[in-house]
Amino acid sequence: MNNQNKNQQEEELSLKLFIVLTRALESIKRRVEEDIKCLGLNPTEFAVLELIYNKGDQPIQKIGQKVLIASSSITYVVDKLEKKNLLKRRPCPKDRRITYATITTAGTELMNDVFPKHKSAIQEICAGLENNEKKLMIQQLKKLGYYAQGL
Amino acid sequence: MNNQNKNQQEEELSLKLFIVLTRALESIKRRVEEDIKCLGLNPTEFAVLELIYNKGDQPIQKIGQKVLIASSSITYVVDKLEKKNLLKRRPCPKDRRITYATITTAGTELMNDVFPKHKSAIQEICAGLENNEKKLMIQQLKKLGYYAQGL
DNA sequence: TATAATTATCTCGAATTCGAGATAATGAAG
DNA sequence: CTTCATTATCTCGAATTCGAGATAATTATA
Repeated sequence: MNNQNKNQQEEELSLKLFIVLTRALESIKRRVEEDIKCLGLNPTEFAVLELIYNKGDQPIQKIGQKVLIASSSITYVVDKLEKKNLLKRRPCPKDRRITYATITTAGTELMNDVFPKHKSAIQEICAGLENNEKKLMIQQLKKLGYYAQGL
Repeated sequence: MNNQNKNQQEEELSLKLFIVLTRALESIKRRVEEDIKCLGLNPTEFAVLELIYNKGDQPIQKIGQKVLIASSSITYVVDKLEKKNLLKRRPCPKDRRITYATITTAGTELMNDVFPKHKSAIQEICAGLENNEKKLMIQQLKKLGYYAQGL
């Protein structure tokens, strides 16, 4: 096989990887979404609430960094969660530019009930692989992701 | 280690897999999007055009199945590509419910120019892994994805 | 101190996607 | 042939996300 053909095959392989990656995550996401939907939350709202539940109060700006959405979107999501009484805004006394998002009692109670179930749902959704296969995939995905990120 | 702790660890592993998978694909998608943006196309438009370019004319309904978007979204995307003169609608003579999306000369010329570059861009983006690592990951992702899909 | 640059949040309009339902054509069953 | 179910496309309104830019507070610099 000459170099050109070899290169073409490699390109096909990468393209296939990209497609399979996209499809696999789509399937998983769909299941996770189903798991969350009954709470009246979408994945973004859940992610924000989970962040505050697990990591404590967060400046609104930090939320966007960790959940990877734009600042204008964060405002929107926090608004929604605030309307649902699951979190509230609390101004920072030391820096008046900053607003913290703080989980409410209702939010904590909801997550106490729901988060364990959520984890076990993801466990079931990902049961197509053995534990050691998952560990390897995590490692490889990190390699792949960090490389792409660093470009 | 007792059974409960073991189970907790497994759940953490699945959760981590889900997060790493999401992040890796985000990084890759961002790069791919950059590659396409200069054409004035978003990823969905590109996917639809690519489908018709590589697989020939498609009933509009089939496009939605393959690119995984809702029928109402397909109408919107095809409208946009038609306005850009990259494809056009052609009624099916045998079944008057069906409309084919057909690539135009301009669309073909664009893809002739761009598609090879696109593949090589993805090759570069995915260069964090060796070929045999990619092959393994494809295989494992399929296992994971099919399982989740079948739930 | 005054000025400039940076940071955090928000507003607004646009783009994209979806779901529900409308319309029209086809196929199946009696 | 009529009626009913199915299929393909489209319309419409709502939800979500983004980017550009506004506002206000803070920090750095001359």
